[in-house]
Amino acid sequence: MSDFRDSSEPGLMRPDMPLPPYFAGLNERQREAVLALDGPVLVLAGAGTGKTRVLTTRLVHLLMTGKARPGEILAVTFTNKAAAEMKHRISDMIARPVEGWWLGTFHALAARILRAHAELVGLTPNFTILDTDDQLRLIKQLMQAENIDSQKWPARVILGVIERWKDRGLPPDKVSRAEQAELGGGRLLDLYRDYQQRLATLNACDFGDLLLHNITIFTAHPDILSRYQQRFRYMLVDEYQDSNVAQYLWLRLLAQTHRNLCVVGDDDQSIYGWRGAEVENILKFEKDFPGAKVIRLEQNYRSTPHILGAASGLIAHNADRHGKTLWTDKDEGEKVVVAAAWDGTEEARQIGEEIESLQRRQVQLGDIAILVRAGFQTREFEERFITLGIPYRVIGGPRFYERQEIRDALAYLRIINQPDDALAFERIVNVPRRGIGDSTMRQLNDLARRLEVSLPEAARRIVETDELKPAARRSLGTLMQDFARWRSMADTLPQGELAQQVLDESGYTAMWRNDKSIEAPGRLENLKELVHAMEEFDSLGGFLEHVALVMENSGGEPGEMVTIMTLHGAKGLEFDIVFLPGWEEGLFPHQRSLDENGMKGLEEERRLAYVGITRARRRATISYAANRRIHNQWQSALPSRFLAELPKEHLDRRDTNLFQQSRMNQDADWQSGWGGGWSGGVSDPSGGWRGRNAGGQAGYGPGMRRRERVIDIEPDAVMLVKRGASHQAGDRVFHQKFGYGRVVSADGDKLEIDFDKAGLKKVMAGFVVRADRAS
DNA sequence: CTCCGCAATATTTTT
DNA sequence: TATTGCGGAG
Repeated sequence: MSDFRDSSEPGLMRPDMPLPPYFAGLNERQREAVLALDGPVLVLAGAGTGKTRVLTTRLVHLLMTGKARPGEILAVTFTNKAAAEMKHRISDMIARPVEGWWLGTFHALAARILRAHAELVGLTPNFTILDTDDQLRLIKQLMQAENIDSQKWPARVILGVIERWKDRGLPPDKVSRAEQAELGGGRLLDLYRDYQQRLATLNACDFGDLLLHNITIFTAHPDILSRYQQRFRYMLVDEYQDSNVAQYLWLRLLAQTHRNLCVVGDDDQSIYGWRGAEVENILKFEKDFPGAKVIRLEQNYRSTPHILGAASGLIAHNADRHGKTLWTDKDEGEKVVVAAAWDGTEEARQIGEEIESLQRRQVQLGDIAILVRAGFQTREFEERFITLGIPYRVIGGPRFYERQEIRDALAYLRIINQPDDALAFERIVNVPRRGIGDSTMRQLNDLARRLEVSLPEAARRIVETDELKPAARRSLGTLMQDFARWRSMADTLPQGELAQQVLDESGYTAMWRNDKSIEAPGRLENLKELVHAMEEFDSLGGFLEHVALVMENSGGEPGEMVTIMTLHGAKGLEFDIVFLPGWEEGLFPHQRSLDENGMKGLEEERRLAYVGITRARRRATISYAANRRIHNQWQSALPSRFLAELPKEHLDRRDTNLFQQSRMNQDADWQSGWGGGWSGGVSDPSGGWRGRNAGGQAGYGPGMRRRERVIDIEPDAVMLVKRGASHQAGDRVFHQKFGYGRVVSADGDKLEIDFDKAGLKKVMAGFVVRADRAS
């Protein structure tokens, strides 16, 4: 069997031979997915079905059977993390480093190809890859030049539209006039054209261009395309549901010759439509690649039947899907808990208490996650956890290389690497303050345009003249000399030392050292880390490419803390215990998603909910709050429609007291206000909770457009719920943690209960049910 | 050129 | 509530 390690001898695998050892532990479907090497293959891999294992085994199998050498396999992922993980697993399996592979993200692979043929699209091989800051700055400049109101059309929005075009593989001349609509006063297309023009003169491109330029080159130069087509005998794509049209076109071009394209993904987990991903890619794969073999991985190794049942029932409400039936041989487990709270603060309190109780039951904090829809939700949990002393970590926020100080430092390095990098120059020419402001820059820009040279080149020339005021001239002159000097050291000095010297001599380090804000020390720390990271690279160019495309968040070890993050961030992860707070209309599904994308938006939100539930191995707790403060405005909230879509046999509803109260308060007046949406009737506990918002405005319906949804709570609305607190002194109640007890006093939702076993406790009404209904 | 104060605005995020 | 961007004053 050890012979399978030898990839240099093709034909080792024969049909009659037993499967090599790396097949051990794979189920029937997984084996099938590994064995189907030739021709187009679509692997529909549901959540937790061992996708990565299949992927890596498949790659190893290709090698071991001698069907392809490492350099002949193209393996594409979406994130660097996924690429690293795959490399790691493969090298473990083949017991040697993963070298010479074409394994990486779409962008990294496309960049590699583009560097080899840059001149064909008017770039040089050392072109710069812009970050978002650069892009925005550029757009703003162009808008100013075109006199487009940047108040009415924020540069972010403009850039967004351009990026979506690029995601669809559309260069400016392929965008129809009609598509730009009124955007940017109807001049957006011109702006796009200008933008591309500017990028070319800057010898730069953005992320979208990496793919777009590839496609341009492939289309215009069949000989080059053919070379890559020949080379990549086998292609593999992970998370195919996240691919956009440009990526699809790129793949299709490359796969044309051998047609050995295997895509792996889950249409139910497509949650990035808003940044250009097309679920359609995975939905129409069989049409695009006739004869494609479709393999479904449906055995789930992660979650309990109740969790899977709840998730499956929910996602069944989506129309366009391949459809899968996830199953598991695990024991039933706990039902998915649904809880309610009066407001977001109480929700955080409840979850905090629950976590403390789990902690007492020896659950590791690292096995617990709170998955939120939007970033602002993390705050309430953080505050609560700080007071409770629960260790936590928030995943997300700005990444290392997106931090201001890192971008500044990189800008210095970029100019050294590429003397004409105008965007980098602009970024730091006056950072730290050098007395080079708007008027000086205007002069520089004028000169650059007149002489048709780059901005830095204009700077180099203007300091030789008397055009600038003496102060500015001296200051700029020194800077330009410094650049030249640093550049001359670049070849001899190790990267790290060079960076350190640049930062010190430019006054950048000093700038932060003199800054007395609380972030300053952290920023200096980050700069140190950057310098340190550079030491591993042998060329400045190599390092900059790494930063632009591959650099990972230097996230610390998980450790023993609760993880708080967005649902998007949680894709691909799993936890024993998952809390899913904020399941309220408007927040989840997010109103904006509904407003902007209607039914499609709703379905994507539903997939997001599906992703959330399926992250849980043992327990999932969904909760909602009746009121939430968003941007300092109180909004009354209705429970998310998704709650009503969860099959009740998989639920443990502990929000019934709220339901009850709404029933107590129902009357014809506010029932009439808002119909459709709920499947169940008001009196059906599984149908969800009906309520009304205080203004008496309509709720929602599938086709609802934006209406009044920010409604100030009025006193009677408060009363509506308070009055409804269904527990009063004397009630017999049951509590999941404390067991049976009798209510001593009730103050709204806060109950004091004398438990038979646990004694006197203060608990939230949302956590207890009437004892007579408990069993 | 820099600084200060007012005003608008606020999902999701990878490369 | 917190941040950020822009315009005016010094």
